[in-house]
Amino acid sequence: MPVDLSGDDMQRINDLVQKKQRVARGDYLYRSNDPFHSLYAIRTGSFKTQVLHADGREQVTGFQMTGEIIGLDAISTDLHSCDAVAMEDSEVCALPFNQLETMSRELPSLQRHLYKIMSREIVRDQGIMLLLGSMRAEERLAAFLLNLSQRLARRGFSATQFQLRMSRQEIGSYLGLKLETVSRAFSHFQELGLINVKVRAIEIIDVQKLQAAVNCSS
Amino acid sequence: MPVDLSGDDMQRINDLVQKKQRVARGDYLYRSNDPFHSLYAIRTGSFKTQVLHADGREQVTGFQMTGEIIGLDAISTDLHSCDAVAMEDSEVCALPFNQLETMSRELPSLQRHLYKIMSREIVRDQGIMLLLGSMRAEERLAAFLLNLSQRLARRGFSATQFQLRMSRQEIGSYLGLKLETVSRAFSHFQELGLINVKVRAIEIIDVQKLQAAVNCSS
DNA sequence: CGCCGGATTGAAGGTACTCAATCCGTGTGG
DNA sequence: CCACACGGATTGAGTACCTTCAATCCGGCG
Repeated sequence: MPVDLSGDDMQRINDLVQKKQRVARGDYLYRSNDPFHSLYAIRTGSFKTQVLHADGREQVTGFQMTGEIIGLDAISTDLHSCDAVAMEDSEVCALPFNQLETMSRELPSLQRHLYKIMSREIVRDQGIMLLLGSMRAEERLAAFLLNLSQRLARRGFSATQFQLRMSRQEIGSYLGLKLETVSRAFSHFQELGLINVKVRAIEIIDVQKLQAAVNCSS
Repeated sequence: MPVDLSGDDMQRINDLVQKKQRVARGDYLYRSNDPFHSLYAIRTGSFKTQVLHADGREQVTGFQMTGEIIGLDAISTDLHSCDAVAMEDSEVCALPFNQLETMSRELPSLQRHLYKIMSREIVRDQGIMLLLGSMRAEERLAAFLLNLSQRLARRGFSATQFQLRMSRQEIGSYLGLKLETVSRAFSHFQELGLINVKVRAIEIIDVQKLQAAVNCSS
């Protein structure tokens, strides 16, 4: 997952920040092939990133929330390789990358932080590959819900009650499933008493069993 | 894909290299949870990287060949997050990461190179997510073969004739398919006259149609 | 109130999986 | 040198899971 900033580094990055930037729900922060200038720290709100295939198919590659950094994919070619779309009205800080590069030579902790953030993104992606490559539908959804829960908890929100910012369609795209399959999996988990679902309002009732469902969706 | 080294940076990294290290076919270069010291540049041979799930399922996350760098995932936690296994007798150079970090403060080009390598790995992973999340079996295999072909060509090998280093099982794991499905897809491509397959010896006959198969496996 | 988009639910169909038999190439032992 | 055993690959038949197509529901908004 694009990674939380904290402590000293965050302070220093704050100094670097030029302007806070608003992005309305549905707007693109950047698009695939846009020229690369900055990474973005999400201050409030949330985004999805997606890649588009030649024939129009799209794949959501991640959901990002407050405190996470997006845009790392663009460093390699100086072009963004995916779209970033705000899932709600959001605020970001642009972090001009060439300034980050310069600063990171003088601030070893910043340099290390950047390496770690990028590495964590790689590890996150490995996890998604595992999910997409070897889990069944309900296992994927369970893993998704638990991941969301953990990230919200780390931010001080409830780990058991939250509002989904994304549609069934978007969840499906992220999990490699069709929206109907996602919907059915939600309904099934509710039948089993693992969660309460009221459209986008989720309550996790039995974390244990949900974790068990990741390993073997029975 | 872990990215090719070239030019100046490779020179400088060469100076840093302590020792060439041999890894026999089937041996682990590192395992998940091993402590992290070094990145590895593959000098000869090829590797697969895989993550293991609690319940024993495994997912191949990549096939790496000469000139590519592996181990980037370990930076985030100082523990390797996957296994790296030699697919043939291979040689690697260990690149102690703390030395890389230090050097990269003095050599902006090295620093930039490291950022780019990591970013390219992130982009590569996005591509695999797209593949796993939204392609059918034969589309995945076609994409796999074309990717392999390109990478071999860039290294000066034939783009149309090559030996697979990995089993059907491993290809299947990488592509999120069962080995039988991989085998059937190979056979079907041969029937269609797109490729010649003799077990692990591959000849690509019609690149165009193979590319078309990525978009719409007919 | 009635429309609209997103979500749910049902039924039918298809793709990939599972299980199983066979093939084939390589390496080993008689 | 040939026979056989072994592992990986191929092929077939039946099945399961997810998708597709379609109808319905539900909440928000004009």
